[in-house]
Amino acid sequence: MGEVVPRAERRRRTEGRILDAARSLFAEVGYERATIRAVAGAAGVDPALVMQYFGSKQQLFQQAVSVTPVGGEAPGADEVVEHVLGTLGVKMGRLPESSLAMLRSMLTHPEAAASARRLLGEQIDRVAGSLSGDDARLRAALLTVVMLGVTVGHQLLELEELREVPQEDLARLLRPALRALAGSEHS
Amino acid sequence: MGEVVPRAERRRRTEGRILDAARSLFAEVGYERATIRAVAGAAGVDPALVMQYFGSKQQLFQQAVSVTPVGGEAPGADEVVEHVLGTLGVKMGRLPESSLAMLRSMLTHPEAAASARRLLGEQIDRVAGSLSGDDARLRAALLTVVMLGVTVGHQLLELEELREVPQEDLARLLRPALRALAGSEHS
DNA sequence: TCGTTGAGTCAACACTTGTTGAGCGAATGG
DNA sequence: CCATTCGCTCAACAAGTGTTGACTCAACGA
Repeated sequence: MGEVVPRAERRRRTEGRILDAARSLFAEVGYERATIRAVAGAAGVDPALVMQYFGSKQQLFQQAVSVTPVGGEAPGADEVVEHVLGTLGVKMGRLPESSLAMLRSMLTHPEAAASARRLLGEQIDRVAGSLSGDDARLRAALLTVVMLGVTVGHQLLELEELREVPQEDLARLLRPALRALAGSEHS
Repeated sequence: MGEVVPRAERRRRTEGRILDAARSLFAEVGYERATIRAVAGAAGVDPALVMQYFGSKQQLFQQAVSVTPVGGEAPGADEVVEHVLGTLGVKMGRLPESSLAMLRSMLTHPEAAASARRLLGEQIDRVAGSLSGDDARLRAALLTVVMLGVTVGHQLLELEELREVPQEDLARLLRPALRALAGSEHS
């Protein structure tokens, strides 16, 4: 009855468990407070094995947060708002844990900050490509950080005013504001 | 020529230097990476003295971030947007370092998170008081986290797209969006 | 069957952290 | 002038960190 699992498969599984535990912990408490021992414990494994598989805590973190450049192609000029709403998990209930892990540490861990800047930069580029006017890039940046703020308040800080609010309500209230930022009319 | 400084004054000065150094370091690298030794070093003082004056790192942090409930009175119904723009340092070039210290650690340090939630909660209350409709509180929360996002992107992450942008430009582009959030028309 | 590989553990290292208690020396006050 | 207070430093502790090397033992290949 003991499952006979080949070695390669077995290795891949434990490596996956470690990575999952790491993502989860990084997302929950951030880089500094997520200790290798805690990750190993959550994965049911010896701390030394984590090192043997990933080399260092830093590399473990990189592997844990490395995924999905998030957004897809550049959206059409009139879908920008919907695209922006889609990013950063306001539409879906929850952001993938790897993204949460990165966002959680972006203010205190240099490497995470670099990743965040790169990710947000790409997002800004995408959005800017769908806007017109010479303020395009600046407006794209504002659209992005606005959504960042909503995400931070909602998923990281878990402000009670935003919890248990159906995502459609958030989207409905945000849409006009985002449209105002995307439009090129000046006051 | 050696300045003769009375003991009480002398104590107050070094205590101030420590507090300044602490604020600065907390704001720059966050709670975890700001070590007591580094604070003491920056203040030109022995680490033990920091403990003797403030009791613990935790209490030092609290003292360092404790100030100004930020916003003033509840704004009039039509000044809400300007009030929101004023908070979180989009109008002024830079937020006070005590606020930066708190914001820097709010995602990774439990106590800072609590402070941030409390501060943002008060801000939300103030704004909600100036809005009408039953979504008032939710819209106030969104207004607040939107500004939080701008502040994080601008002052903490220091996104290049937002740096060196005159504050009036930010305000000008944000105004219509904030107005859309403050207004009660639904789509 | 037997030597080899490699997954996984154990115990320890080197270092940094927050924190403490004894002590020095100058300002204080009578 | 002397005893005392008190700002301040020194040296050390205890705990926790990332990281390492030697070791165990089951799976593997010939």
